[in-house]
Amino acid sequence: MNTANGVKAAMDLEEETTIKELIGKDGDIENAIEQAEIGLLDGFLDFFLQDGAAPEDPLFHLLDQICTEDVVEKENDENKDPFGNGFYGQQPSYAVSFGHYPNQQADSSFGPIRKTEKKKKVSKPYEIAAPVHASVHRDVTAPEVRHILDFPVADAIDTKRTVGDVNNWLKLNGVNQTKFAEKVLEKTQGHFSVISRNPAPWEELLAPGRAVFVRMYNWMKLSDEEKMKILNTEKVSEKKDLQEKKKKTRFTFSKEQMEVLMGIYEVNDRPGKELIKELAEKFSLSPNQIKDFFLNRRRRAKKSNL
DNA sequence: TATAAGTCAATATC
DNA sequence: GATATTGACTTATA
Repeated sequence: MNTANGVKAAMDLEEETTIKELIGKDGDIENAIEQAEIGLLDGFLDFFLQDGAAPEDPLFHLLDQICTEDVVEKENDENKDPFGNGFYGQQPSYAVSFGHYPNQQADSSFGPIRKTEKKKKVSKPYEIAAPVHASVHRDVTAPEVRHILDFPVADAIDTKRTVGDVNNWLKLNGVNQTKFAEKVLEKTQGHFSVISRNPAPWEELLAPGRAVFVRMYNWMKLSDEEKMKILNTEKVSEKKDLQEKKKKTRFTFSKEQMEVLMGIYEVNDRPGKELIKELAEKFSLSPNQIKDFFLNRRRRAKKSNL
C-alpha cells in the first residue's frame, strides 16, 4: 500500500467510525444518510431564502426545478404574472417557504428609499391567492413566523391601504385587535389602535415604525390558513414577568389643569423652560409631566390633521 | 440637549 | 368585551 492509499484508508476508517458512532451499533445507515441530505438541502434553501440568488446563477435554476415540483401550477388569465416580475403566476423559487414574495425582495426595508428607484405599480396586491406550502402542515415556530413577517419589502408600503386591508380581514374573520396586535405585530392593542386609525405615511416613519407595517404587509400576503395558523400560535415565553410587574396607576390631569394647559397650548404649543417650570409648580407636578403634555399634544394634533 | 417618534399600558369610552 | 385615548417612558434624530 502506498502512502496515498494508506491515508485514504485511514480517512475512510475514520469516517466509518464516526458514522457508526453517530447512528449507534444497530442504527440505520440509510436513514442517517437521508437525514444528512435533508440537512444539506435545508442549508441550501436557507441560502436562497436568506441571502438570495440571482436568476443568472446556475444554482438558481436547479433550485427552481426542485421547488416547482411541489407547486401546483395553475395558470389562467387572471393569474398571469401577477407580480409583474416574469414568474407568470407562480412564486419564484426563493419563495418556497410560507410567504416570501418577489416584490418584497430588497436589501433592507429600513434604509432610505432610493430616489432613482422607479416605483413599481403594485395593483391589487392582496388579491393573489398565496399558495400554501409544506410548512403550513406543521407547527410554525416563533422564529419562523418572525422570519416570514419581517421579510424586507422592496417598495414603499401604502400604510393607509395596508392597515385598511388588515382591518377588513380582521372584521371579516372575527379576529379582534388584541389578538392580531399581540400575535402578529408583537405590539399592544392600544398601539395598534393608534396606528391603524391614523397611519403615518411610509416616508415619515422611522425604522421601528416601518417594521410594524412590513409585518402587516407580509401578513396580508399569506393565505387565510397561514394567517390563522400564526394567530393561533401559542406564545411560550413572557407573561410571567408581567404578573410580577407592579401595576402602576396612570395620572390624569384634572379638568382645571387641562383647561389651563389647553388654553396655553392654543396660543403657544411650545412653551419655554420658564413657563414649564411655572406650570409645574402651580400644579405641584414635575416639569417632565408638563413637557410631556405639550409633546404628546403636538404630536397627536399633527397626526389627526394628516 | 431638546424634540420627535415609537411604544407601553392604564383606563376611558363605545 | 373591544376599541380609543393618553400619560409616561425609551429611543432616534437634529
